[in-house]
Amino acid sequence: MADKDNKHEHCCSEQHNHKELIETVSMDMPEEEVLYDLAELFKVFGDTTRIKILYTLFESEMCVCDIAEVLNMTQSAISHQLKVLKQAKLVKNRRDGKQIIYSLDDGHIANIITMGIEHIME
Amino acid sequence: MADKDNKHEHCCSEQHNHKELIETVSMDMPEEEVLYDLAELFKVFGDTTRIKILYTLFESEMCVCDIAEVLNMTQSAISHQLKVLKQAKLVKNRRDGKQIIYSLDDGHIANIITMGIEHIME
DNA sequence: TAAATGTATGAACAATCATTCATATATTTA
DNA sequence: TAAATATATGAATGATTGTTCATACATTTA
Repeated sequence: MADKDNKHEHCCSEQHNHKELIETVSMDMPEEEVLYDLAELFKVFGDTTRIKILYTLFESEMCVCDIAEVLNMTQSAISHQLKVLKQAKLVKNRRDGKQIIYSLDDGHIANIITMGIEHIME
Repeated sequence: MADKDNKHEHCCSEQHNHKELIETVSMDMPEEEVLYDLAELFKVFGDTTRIKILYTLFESEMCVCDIAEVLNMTQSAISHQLKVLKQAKLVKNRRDGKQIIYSLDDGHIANIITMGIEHIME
C-alpha cells in the first residue's frame, strides 16, 4: 500500500485494530465540498457583528441605516457584512424608494442560533 | 438626547416610525457577552479541519494519531485544533497509556451540524 | 534508567478578515 | 436637472488565524 502524500508520521496506527477503524471512518466522511460549504456557513455565524444583524432582523425587516443605528456602527461596516450574509443566503433584500430593506432569508437561522445558545448555556 | 459615541450618520432614522422600531429592537438584543460567546462558538465550527475532526469523532472516539491519519494531516496541526475544540467544550479526552483518546463532549453538536447541512442543501 | 512512543505547545509566517475611508451608484426631492 | 439621501464598494490597514517546525512533556518498554 502506497504511503506517499501522507503528512502524518506513523505511530499508534500501525496496530491492526486502529487500521480498520481508520478505514471505516474515512469512508463515512462526507465529500470535501460539503465539508467546505459547511465550514463557510458557520464562519458567517462566527462574527459578533453578523450575529447582531441576524438578531436584529429576527425581530423585523429593516433598512441598512437603522441596522447601523441599532448596532452603533458605520453604514459602511454594516453594508459590507450584509453582503457577506446575503452571499450565504442568510438574508435577502428589496428596494423601497431610496432605502434597501433587509430581512432573513432562511427558516433554519433561528434553529442554528438556538442550538448554539443551548450549548453555551450548558 | 445626546448623540455622542454614535458612529453612524443619521439618515432615514430621523423618521419617527423608524425610531420606535430601533428602540424596540435594541431593547430585545441579548447581552454583549452572550453574543460574543455565540460568535466564538460558531467560529470553532467555521474551519474545515475542525469540522472533519468532529465528523470523525461522531463515529467513534479516537486517538490523536488516528485522527491525523484519517485527515492526512500532521499530528501537530490536529493537536492544535483539538485544543480549540476542547476549549469550546465540544470534545473531551482521556489518557489510555501513551495515547490520548478524544471524543465528543456535547449532544448539541450533531444538531448544530445537521441544521447547517439543511441550510446548504436548501 | 535510557530509549522509544504519543501528544502538547511556543514561535514564526502566510493567509484571511473586519473595519475605515473615500468615493461611486441609485433614487427621490426641490 | 441639480442637490440630497441611502446604499454599495474598492483599497488600505491592523488584527486574527491555521499550519509548520522545533522541541518539551508524559508514559511505556527494554
